[in-house]
Amino acid sequence: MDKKENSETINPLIDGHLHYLHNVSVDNVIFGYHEKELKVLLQRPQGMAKWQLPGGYIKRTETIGEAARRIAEARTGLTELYLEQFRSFGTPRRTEDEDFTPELLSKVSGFKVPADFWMFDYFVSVGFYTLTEFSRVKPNGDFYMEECEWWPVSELPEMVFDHLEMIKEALKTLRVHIYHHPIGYELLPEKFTLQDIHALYETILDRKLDSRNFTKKLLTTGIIIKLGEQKKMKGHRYPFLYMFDKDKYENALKEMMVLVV
Amino acid sequence: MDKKENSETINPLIDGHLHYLHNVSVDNVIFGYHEKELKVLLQRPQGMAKWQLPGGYIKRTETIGEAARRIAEARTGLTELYLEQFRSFGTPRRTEDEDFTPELLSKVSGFKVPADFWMFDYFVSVGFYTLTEFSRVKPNGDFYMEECEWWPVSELPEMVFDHLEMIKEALKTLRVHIYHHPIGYELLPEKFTLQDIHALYETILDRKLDSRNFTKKLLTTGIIIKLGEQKKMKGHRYPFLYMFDKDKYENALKEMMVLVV
DNA sequence: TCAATAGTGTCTCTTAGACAATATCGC
DNA sequence: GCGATATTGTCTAAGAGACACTATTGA
Repeated sequence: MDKKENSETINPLIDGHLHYLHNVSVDNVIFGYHEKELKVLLQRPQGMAKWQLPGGYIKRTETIGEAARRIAEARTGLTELYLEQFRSFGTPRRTEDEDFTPELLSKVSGFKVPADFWMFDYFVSVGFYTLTEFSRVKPNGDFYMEECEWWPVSELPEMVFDHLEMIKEALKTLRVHIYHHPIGYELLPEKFTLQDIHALYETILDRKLDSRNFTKKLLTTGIIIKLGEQKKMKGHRYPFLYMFDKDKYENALKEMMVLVV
Repeated sequence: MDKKENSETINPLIDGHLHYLHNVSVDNVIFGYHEKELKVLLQRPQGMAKWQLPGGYIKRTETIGEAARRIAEARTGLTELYLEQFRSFGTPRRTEDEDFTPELLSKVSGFKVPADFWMFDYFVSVGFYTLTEFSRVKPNGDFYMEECEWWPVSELPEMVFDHLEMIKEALKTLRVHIYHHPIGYELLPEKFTLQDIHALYETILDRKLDSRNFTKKLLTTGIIIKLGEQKKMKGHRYPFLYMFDKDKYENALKEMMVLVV
């Protein structure tokens, strides 16, 4: 446990209102990719039927980005996540939900939670998204979380509040993003095959990409470099390994280059 | 005064804490364009030397978008503004400023403002931007505003808090935006000349665009349509008038078309 | 006819996008 | 040799981008 974990001595139900900002929170859409599957990390609190995004409150001493990171790290165990803010959500009754009531909270926590408890107030939520290899992640719940799991983006469970809309919005942002940023850089191993990166893009964009044109584009822009090595596999020809060219990729960002067609 | 103006019976210094959300606010970057000039609408509160963005608090009964619109309408008098959220800003000490203190607020307002007044708390601000014809706008201040004026984006005055960063960020978003949205639609008169739209794009992007290629692109994509009419002007050939093709333009949005090169 | 601005056409070069045959591996 | 997957080249059409001359108007 590092120093950040001191924060966990705050019990939101007892002294949360003193340490956290009111009326504003963060929610993370944590995308996980692994072998042609795109998933989202969701949690289900004790006593609730619906799932939710890993989100939380902002401490008075931290930035919104730090809050998002703290929460994302707690759920994934990963410290190198690249979080990107995508939008804020603010509608007066957005957090009213039959699955989020004083009665339920009281029952689960053992504390007497009043109806006008600060948590039931109007909260504006700042949305962040990130993308990681989901095989590296062991989803961590906490005391209040009954489950914490990866869900395929194509088969999401029923969600509380406006969290489904948030996921859709984050996915839209990710898909626009992928045209201008070498997403794979954060996601693929240092050395990867053409099939790896090809499958990644096809999965995220949810459409077929011609492998000849895709390869051609990545190579002529110089974003990736072919290495001498090949990956040993069984039963067929060995694929070559590639890596990103960091300089070219920084440049691509600046010039608003379109990376995939 | 329409019904919305009832809200103005809230005096932020007296009962603001009851009607507004705490720890979260909105700020608007209102861009104004007119004859090759791009400006931003700024205000300077009484007793302060620095300028600020027209921003404010969010009522418990409105969405963040409605709050942004209410504030933008109050300053511009325009009701048809298209506001776009671009980013939220949240850093613990972002609103600490020598120009924003209890003493100063007390002096200006005549109320005794305590040091721990809610307004001095950590506020996360949701940033919106919009773009309008600035000749249509008569900047309106209010009781607390000593000045409310248009400033050229290239010569901004000293600004309070992180508002300069917000403007830069909004401008960056606008410039990316202009590649994928027919910005002029919100901004130019229904019928306009090629020079009008050409100058608009050059001004916003702050660079020269070859008029032949620019015209060609707009016409071959079909985004704009040439009308039979010409605009009567003195001393030289009459320019033709054009208008946007709404269908083509909706399509351009969907297909992520690049509108200007 | 002059001053001022409007309006256009051509050429080159790059690249998007469609398309399928050949090469290597283990067995 | 077979099954499986990897790798790669060509063609066409569209468009980006460079470039400068002619047309209209009022005075």
